[in-house]
Amino acid sequence: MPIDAVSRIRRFNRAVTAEVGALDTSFLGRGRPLGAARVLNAIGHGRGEVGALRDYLGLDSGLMSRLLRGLEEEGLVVTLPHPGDARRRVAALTEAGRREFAAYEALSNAQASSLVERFPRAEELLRAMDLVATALGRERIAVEECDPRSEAAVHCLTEYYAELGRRLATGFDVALSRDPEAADMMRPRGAFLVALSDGRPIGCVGLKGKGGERAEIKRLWVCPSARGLGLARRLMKAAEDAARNLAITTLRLDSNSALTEALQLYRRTGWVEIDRFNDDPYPDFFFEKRL
Amino acid sequence: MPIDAVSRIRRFNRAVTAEVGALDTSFLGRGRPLGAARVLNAIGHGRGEVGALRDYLGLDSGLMSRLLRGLEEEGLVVTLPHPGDARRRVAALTEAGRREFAAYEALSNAQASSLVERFPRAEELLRAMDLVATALGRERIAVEECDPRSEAAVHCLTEYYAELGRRLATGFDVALSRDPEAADMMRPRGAFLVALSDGRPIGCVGLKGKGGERAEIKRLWVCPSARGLGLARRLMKAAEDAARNLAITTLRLDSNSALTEALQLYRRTGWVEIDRFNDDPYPDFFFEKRL
DNA sequence: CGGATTGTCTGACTTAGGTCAGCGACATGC
DNA sequence: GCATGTCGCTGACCTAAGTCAGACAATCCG
Repeated sequence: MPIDAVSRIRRFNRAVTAEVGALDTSFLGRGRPLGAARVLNAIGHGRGEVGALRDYLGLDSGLMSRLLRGLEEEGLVVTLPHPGDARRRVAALTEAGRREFAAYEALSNAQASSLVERFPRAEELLRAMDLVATALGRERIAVEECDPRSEAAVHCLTEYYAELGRRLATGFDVALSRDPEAADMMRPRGAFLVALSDGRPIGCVGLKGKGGERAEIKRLWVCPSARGLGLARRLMKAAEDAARNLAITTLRLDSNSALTEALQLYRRTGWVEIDRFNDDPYPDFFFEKRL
Repeated sequence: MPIDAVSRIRRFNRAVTAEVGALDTSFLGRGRPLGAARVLNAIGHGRGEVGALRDYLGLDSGLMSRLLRGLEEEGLVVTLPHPGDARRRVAALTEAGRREFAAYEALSNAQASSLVERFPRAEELLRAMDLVATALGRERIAVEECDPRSEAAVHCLTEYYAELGRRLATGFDVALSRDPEAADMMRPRGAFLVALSDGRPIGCVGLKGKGGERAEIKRLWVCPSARGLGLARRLMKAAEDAARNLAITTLRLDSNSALTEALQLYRRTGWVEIDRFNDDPYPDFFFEKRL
């Protein structure tokens, strides 16, 4: 490791520590200790169960309990017994709690906005931040099954189509491609998987089934800032696992010779080239894999 | 501000908070509270005077004193009276303190290395981190008045002349240009301003006066890595403020048509083109601004 | 010289954050 | 139905961090 790289990273650390510190102190601006503010925000972001809260925030159960009690006394939170297990408790925001949460969200958003607004090369900066966040959050990328019509999935698909348009010599027209029914990419026929880094969708893949033993892999996409991290491979593996889980034995996919990284990945992970199996105008490579 | 940009920044914040947290706890790995570790590191980085330490770390004088006492008891630090002013004290590392400081440095470096090593696209990541650090550190760029013969000023001027040499079709020969006397760019006749990022000079501008109501702007330069951040504009504004402060009412400057960004800046900030007012061989554009 | 100011230190106090043992209510497996 | 484990809560306790008033010595300025 060249010493120069170390000094660059340490400069980054210093810059970022100052910025994060500023965010923390802005949270303190609402007259509540940071711990309580973090709990309030976690609940606002949908983490209701006390156990889940503890894990997420890395707090001791006693401390967690006290913080919740404090928020309850402020009238921001109520805790109710868990419907299925009366030992557990679930915290929820009251009306006042929702207002307070919204105020914190507004603070966060304003801080984020001001950062970009006061920097002239905003898009460049955002791309750099994406890359750094992905690199730092690499161990925390989650692959999850979701509805292909969900917001996260639609985001990925939009990016995917846009990229095809740029990369295929012929351009790409969504209307001309066989757009699978959402139901074909959901249980029980198939599945749709997104990769989430801290909740932000950064990749996807679809498993399109018809109910039989054969299914197709569709819409494999990884966002540019997350490439080179083995995420495509991980998504493909997750899709294969989902296929096995659905008792599917043969997978197929079509692709285009312009997508060289994808073709390389398929060849390296046990896919074999086969004859054309559809008359879609865009693909010119066809693969199969037996599970 | 599109909501998407906000979510990207907030994702970055979360990723970086986790990483910074990991850095903090690694500092705790040496059995010393974070505050004491920070003081030790600041001293190791050459900040000896107690007052300077307090400012840098943002600590109360009582707390600072106690932390120093603790480090003294551990045998890592000695504090001596300041040679010129016996009220002040200067802290220095003992041999054991230097060893401990080296251990902290090694931890920081290892953490930085591991980040890059576990990410396949290292150079790209480093560039992204540089950009983010520059963007975040923008507010911490200080514009200060200094002697035009000081080290920082000379560094900037050397870079400035080198760049003129590259950009002017005719080349540039320092000897042929009217090199103003240092005294013309110092109080009470004028001023010389440098921009410092983390103590490193990254830009400059000179205000050259003769004692009357008219002065000239000279030597506006911004280092390439800091361009696009509005630093030139900020330097010019600081120079104008200094001029007003010196009761100067009319500013002039000469420039060259090869320096397009500079010409654009002048036109946008209230400068008007005037006739040639000197016979210097390099400039071919002349501007004036009334304050 | 004498009063004001500066720089540091000390003691008393507060708050935030965190740990730990044990309790009571509930759940689970045999 | 009982032993065992799980979940959250409580009280007692601890450390780190920070605040504040005042003490004390050195310095500065008129």
